[in-house]
Amino acid sequence: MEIEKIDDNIYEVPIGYRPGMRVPGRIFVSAALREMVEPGTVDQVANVATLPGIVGHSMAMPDAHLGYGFPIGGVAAFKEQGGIISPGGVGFDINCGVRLLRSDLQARDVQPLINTLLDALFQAVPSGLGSTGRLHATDRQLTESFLRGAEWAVEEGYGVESDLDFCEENGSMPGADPSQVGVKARKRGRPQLGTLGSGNHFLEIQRVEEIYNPEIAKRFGLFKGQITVMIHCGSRGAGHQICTDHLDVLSKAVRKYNIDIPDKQLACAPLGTPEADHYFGAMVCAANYAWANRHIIAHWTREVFDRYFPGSQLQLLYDVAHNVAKIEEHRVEGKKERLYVHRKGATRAFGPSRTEIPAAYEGLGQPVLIPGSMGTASYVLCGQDKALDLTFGSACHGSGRVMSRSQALRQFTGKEVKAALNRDGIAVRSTSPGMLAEEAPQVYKPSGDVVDVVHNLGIATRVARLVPLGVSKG
DNA sequence: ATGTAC
Repeated sequence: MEIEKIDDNIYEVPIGYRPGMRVPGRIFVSAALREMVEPGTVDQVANVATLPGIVGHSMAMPDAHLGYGFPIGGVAAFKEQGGIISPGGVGFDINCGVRLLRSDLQARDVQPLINTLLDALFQAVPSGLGSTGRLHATDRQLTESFLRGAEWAVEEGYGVESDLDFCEENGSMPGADPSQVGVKARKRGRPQLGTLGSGNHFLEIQRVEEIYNPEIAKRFGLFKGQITVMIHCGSRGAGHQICTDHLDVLSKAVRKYNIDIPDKQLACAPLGTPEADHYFGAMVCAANYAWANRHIIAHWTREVFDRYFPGSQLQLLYDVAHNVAKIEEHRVEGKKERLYVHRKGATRAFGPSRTEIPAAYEGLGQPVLIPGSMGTASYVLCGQDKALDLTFGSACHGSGRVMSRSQALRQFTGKEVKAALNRDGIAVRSTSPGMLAEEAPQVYKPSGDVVDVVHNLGIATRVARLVPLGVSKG
């Protein structure tokens, strides 16, 4: 059975596409991007549609690609009564997310110092595979980060109280249960608090290249030629281990509660069971850890900027989570209901009618931060109420890979990737040349095309485009 | 994404 175009940028996976689908699937792509969605990703959208208690549609954002069980770029919401929770719908890097700091500096004043600045940031913020921090958190501090996330980080002197207003969930999600975090996850997570990690995670110095919506840009504090800093990272080994450990528990729960799943990777538990509660409690720990992590990294970034540009300001514009399950109220068939919304490689994009958006952005909607791949533009958008009707208030999270890591390694070398970026005027620091090859700009879809879909659907409005000047990676 | 293997 074929998927069907039902509107511009909307394709439907009909209920008959595979047995057991409870709702149709929806893939939000342009005709051009449709060609880039592999058949396996469509199958995953259909698989998710078979899970108990799913409401609306099993959805894939324009940057969707194959993931563990659920597609990356997947959004699925489940009823509190009769629904499930699944680690595959959240991802291994729990609360991987993006934070944007806006400065009061002009690019022309920063450009001459870019290499010095980047060296200092590379040193101040530990990065790389298995990197450990400057922080040396104690066991007790680790628990506090699980329980209170960025709120705890502020108490420890990282960032300021007002930063919390500009984080999703104020940087601290309720419901953490540290007793459900195993010894191994704690052991991996403790030394990694305050580290960037590897892969597509980065810290980037950017310039505001274009303003699309002057009114919203002004309210977000953005202007052309401005320096911004974007931080993309998550919960490191802690979140990964929590996901691994609970997948094991939930695979057994699938048998225990007799859930019929078309793919073992969709391991899940019915909401209200101990297994579901335990995963949720542990997932919140990792989510809070990630907010603390980004808070600490932002603090060190501010220290470096203060060293080279004394008195300069780096204000937090916003911090979004793009790998998390959340309890949210949504209108389902005209009635308000509490749902477990899974966003995996998908960003929340709440519009002005939601109370969750920061008071400073009242009447606008939340900032939606879409990082580009290394060397390509990132975007700031503003969530719209239409997203509530179409996607439970969700948008894409990035550009999405078009080539595997191994394929990239066969095709590029780190040295040539770095040289090409330098030719484009982008400075790069990295702990591993191989990683630069795996993250070459060519292995990702063009982020602008993905953003166009979201903008044209009315899910989120384009506000500004940011281009990289210098990037620090694992 | 990730101590890329229990």
